[in-house]
Amino acid sequence: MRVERPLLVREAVYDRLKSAIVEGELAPGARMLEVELAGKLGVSRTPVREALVRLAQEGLAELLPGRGARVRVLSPAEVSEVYEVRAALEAEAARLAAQRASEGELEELARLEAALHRIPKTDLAEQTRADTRFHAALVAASGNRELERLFHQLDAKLALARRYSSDENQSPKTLAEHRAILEAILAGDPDRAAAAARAHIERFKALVARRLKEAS
Amino acid sequence: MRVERPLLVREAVYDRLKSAIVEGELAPGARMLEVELAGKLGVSRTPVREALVRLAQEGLAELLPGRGARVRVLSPAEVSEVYEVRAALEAEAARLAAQRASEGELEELARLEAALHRIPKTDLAEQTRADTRFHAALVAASGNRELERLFHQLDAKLALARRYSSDENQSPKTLAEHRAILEAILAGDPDRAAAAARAHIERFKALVARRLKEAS
DNA sequence: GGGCTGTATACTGCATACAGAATGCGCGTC
DNA sequence: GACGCGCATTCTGTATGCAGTATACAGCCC
Repeated sequence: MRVERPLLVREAVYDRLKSAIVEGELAPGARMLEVELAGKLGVSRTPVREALVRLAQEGLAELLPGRGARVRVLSPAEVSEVYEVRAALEAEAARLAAQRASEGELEELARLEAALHRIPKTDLAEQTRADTRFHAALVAASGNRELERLFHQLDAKLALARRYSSDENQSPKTLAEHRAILEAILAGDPDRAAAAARAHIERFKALVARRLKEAS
Repeated sequence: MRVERPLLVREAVYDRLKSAIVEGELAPGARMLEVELAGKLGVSRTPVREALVRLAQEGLAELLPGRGARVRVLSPAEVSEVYEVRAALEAEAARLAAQRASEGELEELARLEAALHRIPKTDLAEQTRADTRFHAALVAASGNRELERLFHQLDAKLALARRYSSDENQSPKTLAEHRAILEAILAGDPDRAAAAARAHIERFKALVARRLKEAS
């Protein structure tokens, strides 16, 4: 028999703020006033501060000493660096998945890949969600929790630049690359899986870098 | 003209606690009582709590809801996972360093590698410090700050298991591997540099895994 | 003696208080 | 009209207060 444990307020605040940042509800650069957030969420400043400290440690917020917190602003160079690390991590995840993924994980991955083809070309938000699910499943299939943790950290950070990539999630090239990654993993070919994953992310890196350059 | 800004208390507390954990002054599993730490450091509980939140987010501390904080205990499986990710990251760092490191960075790396050979076989602490400096310089030479950040995060975590690896930092094999990494980078050979770095870390992974197994 | 129960104590989680720094604005000066 | 200065206001950073839960221990029952 179990009773519902009241979640910690600081956890709830953290979750809420993190999703607000990742979903773009709070734009990069936006100030996050402690009293304001505390008021909106119906809590005191204490748990808000603790959530902000976590977000800063994670790289989603910036704490300017004496001058408050704001949503992290990533420079184009920083975005490229994050993509670069993500490429290496995801290549490793694909390599490990090709070596060790369980039957269930492989089925799930195949299912999610197939789902990518059935999303309306117009529904950008759903495309992003489906893409996220596929990549998350890929990394989970690596069986390495630390790798998974770092991946999600990078993924959240890249959400800060998502508007430069979201329309590419459904392109024929992207779909073909997803399939290539999946097939290499199903075939149990670690090197090919790693190369395919790396190439996929590197292409996004270049794409987003180009768009950020144009935007400036 | 610059004046000394008083550091934030929470930063000082964070630095102090982090080094206490990394240096082994606070052993894995040790309880960290807020009032006790606050008393020792001469501050209130507030900055201590904020430091603990950061350490937990970083994976160096565990916050048990309602039951306080303790120094993170890594299971043998977790240690292996961290090594596995570190191998991938450091391989990537070596690859990038071989491609892009500046003259100054290469000189520094060569200098630190040479220094590894001149440390008394008995001074384990200095061996560990010199090894840390070499690897840090390698990762810095990648030119990727995000990669560097994640590397240091993993390195701090592995400090929790350092006693299983520190005596290997000076072995002939280790020295030969360091030299192989350096030479590949100096030769501008990304693939060879990556492979050498990966092999080096993977060997430590296996070594530490074996010792953890024996210890249990 | 072992185990349960009640109570005292310790510690956390959140709220609030307070001091000091940063920001913005109006006024005066040139 | 532009600039600088000073004050009011806002907000952060740290300390402290308070309620509630976890832990430990003593006493009691069997």
